[in-house]
Amino acid sequence: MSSTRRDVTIGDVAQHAGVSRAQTARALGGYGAVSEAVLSRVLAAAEALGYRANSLAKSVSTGRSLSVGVVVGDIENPFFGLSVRGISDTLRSAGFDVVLMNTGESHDVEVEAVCALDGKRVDGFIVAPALASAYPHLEALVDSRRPLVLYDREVPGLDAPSVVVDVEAAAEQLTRSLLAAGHRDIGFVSTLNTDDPHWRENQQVAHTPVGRRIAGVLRTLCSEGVEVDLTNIRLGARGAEDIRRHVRELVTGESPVTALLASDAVITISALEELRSLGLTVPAEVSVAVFDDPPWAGLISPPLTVVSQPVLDAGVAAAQQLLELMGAGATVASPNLSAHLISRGSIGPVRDRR
Amino acid sequence: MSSTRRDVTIGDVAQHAGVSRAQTARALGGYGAVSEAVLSRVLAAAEALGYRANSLAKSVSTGRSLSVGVVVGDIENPFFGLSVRGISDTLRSAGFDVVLMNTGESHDVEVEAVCALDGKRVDGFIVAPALASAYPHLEALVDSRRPLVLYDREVPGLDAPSVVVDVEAAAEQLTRSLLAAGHRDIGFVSTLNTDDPHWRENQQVAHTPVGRRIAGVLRTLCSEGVEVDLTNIRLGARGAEDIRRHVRELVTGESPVTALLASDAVITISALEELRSLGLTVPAEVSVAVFDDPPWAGLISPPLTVVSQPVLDAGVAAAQQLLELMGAGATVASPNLSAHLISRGSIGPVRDRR
DNA sequence: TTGAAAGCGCTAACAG
DNA sequence: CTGTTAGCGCTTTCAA
Repeated sequence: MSSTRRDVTIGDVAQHAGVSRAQTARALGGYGAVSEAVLSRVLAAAEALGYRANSLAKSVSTGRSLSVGVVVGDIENPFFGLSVRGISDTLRSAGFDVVLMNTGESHDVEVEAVCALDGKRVDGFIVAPALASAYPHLEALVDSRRPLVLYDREVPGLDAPSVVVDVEAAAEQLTRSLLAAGHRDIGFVSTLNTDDPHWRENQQVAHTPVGRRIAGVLRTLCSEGVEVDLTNIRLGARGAEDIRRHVRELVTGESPVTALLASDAVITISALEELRSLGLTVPAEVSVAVFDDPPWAGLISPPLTVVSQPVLDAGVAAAQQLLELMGAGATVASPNLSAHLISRGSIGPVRDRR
Repeated sequence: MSSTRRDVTIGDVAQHAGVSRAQTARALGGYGAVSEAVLSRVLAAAEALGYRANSLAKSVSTGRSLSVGVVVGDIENPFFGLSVRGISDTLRSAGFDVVLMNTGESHDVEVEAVCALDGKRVDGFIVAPALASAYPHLEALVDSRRPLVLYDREVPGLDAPSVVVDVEAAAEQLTRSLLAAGHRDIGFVSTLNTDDPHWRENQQVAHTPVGRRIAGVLRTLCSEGVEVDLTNIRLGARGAEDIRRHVRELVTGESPVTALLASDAVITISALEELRSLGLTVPAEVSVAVFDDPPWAGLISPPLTVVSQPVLDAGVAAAQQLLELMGAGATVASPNLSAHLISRGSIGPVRDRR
């Protein structure tokens, strides 16, 4: 219908309503003092012309965008899916939009993403960093006083709050139940990104969620005097095929493990597939446990013993932390986010299978 | 360090470099013609002052934001998680950012989301609408010539391309295998939102993905002369408890169904839980099939027979369609997105269980 | 309550 | 290659 390409602007509405631009802006924006008469005239004019507010221009002018940037590693992982829902719902009801960026766990993409969000002048950031040791892009945010909350990972040396689930107690409990079942050779598989150039220079596993899971296990083993074979800890698995290879090596090597710990639900799937194709039954021949509680964990046979994390709560907590940092939410006591063990049926007594 | 709150602007950099603002903008923006000397001076100045480009201002000026809005119903559903990855990766490599909004399948939130994105002047939209019959917000986009691609749902009467997986052939195949196993009483459970006020006024099930799934099944049953009890088709299940209730009613009613079709993976979980707590075994007492192939489908026992959809490809296709609409990508033939049946083990012969 | 005018940070003619 | 001068659409003093 309309032949011109240009947007309908506040000026157009003002003209149509026979009021000044300033007054029109006040009416449309719901601020300042506007008389009933003018208000209705402006609203009618806006409606008639099909006016659509331009929040970019508004942000340029006010310096606030009312949106926050969220950077996650892997949006197809249900862990992040659920986290994002918690974050997103919480921020939306506080009046903020969420700009989500997915990095595929690539550090370079993450740097780009943070930069793009910064360019968009988001009012705050929630980032789940791929690497704990390479953070100049995050430091830049902190230095320029942009609100930043770290999610699911800590970055030592960076002055920003981080929301992580406390998993050590549950990990200890899990380990004790493995020990009680007679397990001494325990394998661990994760997809922690160790290929990245930064990793080689500065190995900081301790502050990753994976690291905390391992720590909980190792500490318990150690305190019980069980010697740990470090080759049974596989950190850098890349993709389904690689996970399966690691699992195969762990359960069929010289001194095979009798129990397998998977770092998350995605890994578990490949691991169970590999065990099945090797003809090994769970838990008769190999015990299995996971550091996540996917909804299907109880449906497989045997039902999976898991360390369950309050994922949605963690997302909500991160959003609340950020709101507080942005001065847009009540001060919230950081909630007690701790995981707990759910024993189902995938851990059984050790049985020699040779 | 810096005492002022104001951002470093192109003007500041220009002054520091001793060049005009226009020239500085060209150097920083990588457009126009700039001499080596000026370029390096400007870059150095920008670095020294900690200049960070403001893409909002740029967008206001140019009228393009280089970002697209994506609206999905339920980001924690792995179906959308995977879709979003396909969309996101494809758009990113074409130079566009993705602004993701999650609606929780609420129509009102969807309207708000589209509006917010429109305010941000995104260059295009990918929307998975909650309702097919209430679309003034989408029509407004089309009318003002904003590129829009519908995802996973069609909206009859709306002039916008939509990317949907063709599921009918696979549904027919599935139905035939049920018939071959002797099933005549088949139940169907979905979470299609029928509570929405708009739904009651104008029931448009045919163009939802759920509708197409049912259609494929019903058509086949019909052509084989099997009579269909419409009370066995449960559309509006809300939440896990409600799904379980529907399942219970279907399998324990007067004339119980012998086969259960779940509309997606999330529903399947609740359905299987309910069957288990009823003590019914699959497929001996009830056969089960799903219109999705979650990664754990092969791990449960019995392994699930599914209609598998090319989810990632669908996401990629939607992004490509949008790029084409925005004039930012090669013309792409709309790919053949069709689902296929994977027979595992959850369909068995009918056996009277009374 | 209203309006004029100056700004927000950046781009885009148009001369030189 | 470079600078000047207008914009982009909206907000925000400051007087009236």
